[in-house]
Amino acid sequence: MKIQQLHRWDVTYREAVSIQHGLKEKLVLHDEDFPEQITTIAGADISYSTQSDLFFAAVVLLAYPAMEIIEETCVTQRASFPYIPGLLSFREGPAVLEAFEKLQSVPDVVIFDGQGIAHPRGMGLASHMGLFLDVPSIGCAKKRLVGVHGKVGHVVGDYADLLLDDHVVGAAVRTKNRVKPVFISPGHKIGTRRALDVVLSCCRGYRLPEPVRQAHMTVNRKRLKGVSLDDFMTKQKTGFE
DNA sequence: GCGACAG
DNA sequence: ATCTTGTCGC
Repeated sequence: MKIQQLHRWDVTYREAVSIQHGLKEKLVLHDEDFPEQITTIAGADISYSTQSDLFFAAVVLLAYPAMEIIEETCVTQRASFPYIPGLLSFREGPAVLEAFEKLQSVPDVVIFDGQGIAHPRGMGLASHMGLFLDVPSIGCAKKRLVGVHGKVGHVVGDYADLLLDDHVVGAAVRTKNRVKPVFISPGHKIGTRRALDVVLSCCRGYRLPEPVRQAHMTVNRKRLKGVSLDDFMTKQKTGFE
């Protein structure tokens, strides 16, 4: 699929923060643009190499609600931005977008392994990517970045609103009985309630919803397979020859 | 100064 | 995120 808009990725901490403030104004946080019926859903994830600064990014497209894999893409890149809480998209964004460019079809909605608007500046990875891809997106993080929430019941489906400055920016959701909840927040072109329903309808007995779980398995599969070095070297050569 | 801090 | 051994529970 094609990327709608872009900005430079070789930025300083200061510039990155400024960019996030500007992008926040463009987010659509309601369901009006969300399709009545969705047929496909995608998940994206990253896997880092230990002995090098290379890492993998994969996108897996699944049929909805069957959760059967339709297509998957994977790319490898060299990390060019450090990991800084709140600026994750500047580290993983470039690779994630490259993986989406290789995807043939356009998913109805995408789930990312990170925050959506439950972010210091309302621009988490899921929101940033959803905006650039111009597609509905949802943030599904395994840990909290910002906000507060009450107790979460321990049955699948139970949840507690995630509050940031008296505003609901997402929810802590139980996706598997007795297992630590995940943090769901709207990315782009979707509201909290709908985001929550979509994620829960994608869970199949594991803590992570299928799209993200499959993407996670794909990147790890590729990394352990050691294809990293070969792929990267090939890409370097073709750039000169 | 101290604690918090997506992946 | 990644590394890493055993261990508790269904």
